[in-house]
Amino acid sequence: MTVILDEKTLANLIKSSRKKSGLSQLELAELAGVGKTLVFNLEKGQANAQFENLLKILRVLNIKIHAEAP
Amino acid sequence: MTVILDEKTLANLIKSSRKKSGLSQLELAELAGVGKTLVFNLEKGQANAQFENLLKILRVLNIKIHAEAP
DNA sequence: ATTAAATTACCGATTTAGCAGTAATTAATA
DNA sequence: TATTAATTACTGCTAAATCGGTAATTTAAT
Repeated sequence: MTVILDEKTLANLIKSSRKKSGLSQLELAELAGVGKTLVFNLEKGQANAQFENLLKILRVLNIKIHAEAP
Repeated sequence: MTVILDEKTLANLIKSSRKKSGLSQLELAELAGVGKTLVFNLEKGQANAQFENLLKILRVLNIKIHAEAP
């Protein structure tokens, strides 16, 4: 599944991927090496996460990010 | 051109796209609504930018981000 | 060689993300 | 229903991103 990324779809993507992995928010946070607050806020769509922290989480979920330049 | 995004390639992508657009770092910053320091640090690969600020910049450069979940 | 523009660098100040701790609420399961 | 796990929420604190200003350096153009 590939989606164009913005703040809104990011939340849904993380949440659904985490569920599929059978992880709780707390487990995901620990695996990614970030705080639970960040995972929670991200899934709520209320986080302006730092790029590196975002990548840490996406890495655990095996989500890859592509950039498409014109 | 599509690349898998990490901290390293992001810098190069922004820089080359900006040059193609004929923009200076300052102009890009102003168009994106961020500070010049951020653009500079991003292109240097020394920025852990906030996701929204990153999107602001990529939007100006017409770079689209895709997420690929397994 | 001069001039101008762009890039790089550093600074102090402000804003904001991030964290752990805790507690309340909701969901799930026995 | 009772119990446990998971999620949501709030708080105070710390660390880091971000900003504008300024200045030095590099690059480009005349």
